[in-house]
Amino acid sequence: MSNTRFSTALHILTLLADKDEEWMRSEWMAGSININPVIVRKELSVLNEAGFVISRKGKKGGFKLSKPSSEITLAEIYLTVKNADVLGKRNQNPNPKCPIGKDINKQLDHLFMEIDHSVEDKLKGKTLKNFVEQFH
Amino acid sequence: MSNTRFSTALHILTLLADKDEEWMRSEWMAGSININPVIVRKELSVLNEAGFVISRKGKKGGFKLSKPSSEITLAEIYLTVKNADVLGKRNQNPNPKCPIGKDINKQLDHLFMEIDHSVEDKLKGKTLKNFVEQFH
DNA sequence: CTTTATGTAACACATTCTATTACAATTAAG
DNA sequence: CTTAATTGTAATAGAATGTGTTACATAAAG
Repeated sequence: MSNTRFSTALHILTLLADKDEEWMRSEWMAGSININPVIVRKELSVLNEAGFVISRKGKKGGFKLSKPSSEITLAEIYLTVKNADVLGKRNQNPNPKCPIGKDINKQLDHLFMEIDHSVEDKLKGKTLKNFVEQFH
Repeated sequence: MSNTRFSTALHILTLLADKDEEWMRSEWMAGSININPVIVRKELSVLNEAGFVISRKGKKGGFKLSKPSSEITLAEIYLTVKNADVLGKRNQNPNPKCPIGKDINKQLDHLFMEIDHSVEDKLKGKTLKNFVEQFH
């Protein structure tokens, strides 16, 4: 991952978890993260589809968590924004006539999957609530 | 990581470990990976600086491992090509006037480091030799 | 001295990421 | 029922990163 999506999503959810009950505006969150509001809304749209937040349109609109922060793990957040494996991409067309090239991607798949799962397991042990508590 | 550097480096080192003793040409390796030879040489240059390979110039030149494949761990390879944290980048200027924005990057640093270390630990348990053996 | 390699700079092209503009749709409130 | 405030999203631009290519200097073999 060489993007900021996990950091942004976690920042958003931390703000929502911290200010429970109230509807929070994307513009406000953008001010806290210091990025463009449209990017925040795009990520909120993804977080909404993933079931973490609910939104309300129009005046007095905004966003809230859809469930307690204790029921959201960092693993779930990671998986919704993840778009690359930990060890990166494979080369697309290794040479099938080479004994190594022939099998390399099968072996890499195996390795990459094992590493990805270990990261997910580690993140499963951490809830959004745990993370937010560190700020107090 | 959304690049192919780890895959490329591991492919290169696997070829060298598999065909021990002989000097292998970058052009040949490029043929196995099916990428441009210059990219292979650039990566070999990095692997050379990191102490994994030695090179010989001129006619009959090429590359060899500088030490037994049993003495190279996937963790070491990962660390030499890694250029981003597992969980990605942080946002650069979160708002210091916001209680969350103020501390978010310190908390993220903590989390990101923990996750990165867990990946490295997992990779420390795997040698290049182990990896290459899977092809036979 | 010719051939075959590595080493690397410079540039070109491709992909991915982030920011911005614009505006439709929705809701609250006077 | 009109206005202001807000989400939702498309379209585009701009920035950053990643990959490929050309060119050529340097080195070694024979």
